[in-house]
Order: sequence, then C-alpha cells, then structure tokens
Amino acid sequence: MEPEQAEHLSQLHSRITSWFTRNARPLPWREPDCSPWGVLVSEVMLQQTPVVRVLPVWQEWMQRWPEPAALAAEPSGEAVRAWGRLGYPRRALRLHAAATAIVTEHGGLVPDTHAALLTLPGVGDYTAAAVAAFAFGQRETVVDTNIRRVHARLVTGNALPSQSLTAAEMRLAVSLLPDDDAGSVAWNASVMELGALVCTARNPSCEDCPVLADCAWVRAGRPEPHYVPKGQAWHGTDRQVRGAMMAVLREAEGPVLRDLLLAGPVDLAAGQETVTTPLAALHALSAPQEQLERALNGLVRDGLAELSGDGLRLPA
DNA sequence: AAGCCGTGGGC
DNA sequence: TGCCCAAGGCT
Repeated sequence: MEPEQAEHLSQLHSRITSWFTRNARPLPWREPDCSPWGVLVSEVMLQQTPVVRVLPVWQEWMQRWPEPAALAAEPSGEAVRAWGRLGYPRRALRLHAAATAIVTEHGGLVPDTHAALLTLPGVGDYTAAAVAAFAFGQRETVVDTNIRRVHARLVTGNALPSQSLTAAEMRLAVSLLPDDDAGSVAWNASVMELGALVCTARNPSCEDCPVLADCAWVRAGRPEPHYVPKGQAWHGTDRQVRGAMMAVLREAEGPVLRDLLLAGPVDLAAGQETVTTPLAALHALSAPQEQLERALNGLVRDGLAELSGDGLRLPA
C-alpha cells in the first residue's frame, strides 16, 4: 500500500471509531462484563431483528439462562416460548441446540475460535466472526449488512451493496481492517454502528457522518441503486400461517387440538370469534385447508412443534 | 444457489 | 395504506 493510502485509511479508522465513542448506543451485550454466552445470544437474536425488539427478550434470557448449561437443561420448547415475537423462531431452536453442543463438546464454555463457533447450530460466518471479535477480542473480518452498506457507499460508490456477499466485498473488508486486535474490534463495532444509525438503507443522515467528505457515493452524486430489491411476499404465504400457528402454541399451556388449528374458513362464518386471540387471528387468515396442513406439518418437521395425542404443542 | 424462514415499526 | 427493512442461516 502506498503511504498516502495508508494515511487515508488511518484517518478513516480514527474518524469512525472516534464517532463511535461519542455516539454508540449503550447496549448491554457491549458491556465489558457481558459473558461470551451473552454476546452469542445477542448475535443470534439480532439476526434480521432490530435492536429495540431484542433488548427486553435478551434481558429475560440472561436472567433465566445465565449460562449455556441452564438453557440446555430445559426442553427446546421453552426456548421457543421465551423467544416471544422476535420472529424466525427456528433461531430459538438453534440457540438451544448450540447450548447443548457447548455443554457436550466444549465443557459448557462458548468456544473462542471462529472455526469452532462455526460448527454451532445457527452460527454462520457472520455470527462466528462477531462472537470471536466482540466476545474474545480477536481480529476478525466481520461483514454484516450494515458494514457492507457502509463499504459500498464510502469506498465503492454504490447506493447499496450487491444482492449477495461477493468475493470482492470480502476482499475490500479485509483490506480495510486495522492490523491490531483492539483496533480491528473497535473498527468492526464502529462501522456496524455507523451503518445502523447514520448510513442507513433509507434516508441516510449524511449530515451526521464523520466521513462524509470521503464518501465515494456522495462524491458521485448519490446515484440510485443498481437494482430494485425484491420484497418478500407475506400475505397468503405459508410463513404467515406458520407464524399465526406458532403464536397459538406459544400462548397455550398445553397441547392445542389439531382440529382447532386446522379449522378452515368454513368455521369462521359460523363463529362469533373476534380477532383478539391468536387462535382467532389464525382463523381470520381463512387459509385453505391444504395450506393449514402444510404449515402444521412444516412446524413439526422443523422441530418447532410436536404431536401429542390429537393435539400440537411446543417441544416438551 | 435462489428461496424459504417471522415480526413489527417507520416512512 | 402498503412496502421496505432489520447484527443471517440453512438447504
């Protein structure tokens, strides 16, 4: 690297990490006394879920299951129930399975290497890097959606990162990472926070950006994205039905009659049900019988629910 | 290797 | 209102 480039990179590091020290949100999993287990739980909960919704659930989990062994000692259904409405409940299942693996394979301690973390259920490349960096202070190339977006704008000059993580993006992230452990950890956390608070997907607050003058995207006149993100369908999908069924199971004390879950639109007409309970909400979807059965079978197949007599319940 | 997998807040 | 998006992972 040319000396000028090294100097420029060094300035980016100091500007963004300095911004972080002044603007970072006080999140409990960033506190020095937070355990690696706490960091791992936070990272999994934060997969595709906003911080504000994670906060209260993470607090409950840490109080109830302060270490992996505590969670592993309970049925996976308890993890799913305590997951509440965070979404993607299979993450709760995977966290429970990860806790079990940590107990059986790692003596109850969250592993401290990227490779070992990667073997845990629900831990992919991002989460493994994040835990190694934030829980164990290691130099890791952390690449999440926030970091990718900041890199795309600041360096590449694009409005958004590519639709899937490319080798070029990975190389760029590696090239930007500070050489020392502490510096790299601070850099990862800082760029991520910048993406979450300032360099947001929509309506970025460029006036608050510590590296506005260096931004290739702004310099290029803020060109539009190269593509239009295709939104995920929701209404009428299996996911919607599965979600409604899970809401019923979470709220229920014990098994819920299968026939109650599978009640089709036919029953809706006769009933005086108002949409104030999860079951009423499920029925209000008026999903076809075939879809209801497919959704139910899917939940069982994925381990989110199990059959119990003529009913369905969270794994006990 | 695209498509699937929840949920709710903000614009 | 409806649509987009949020610290991804798995198959």
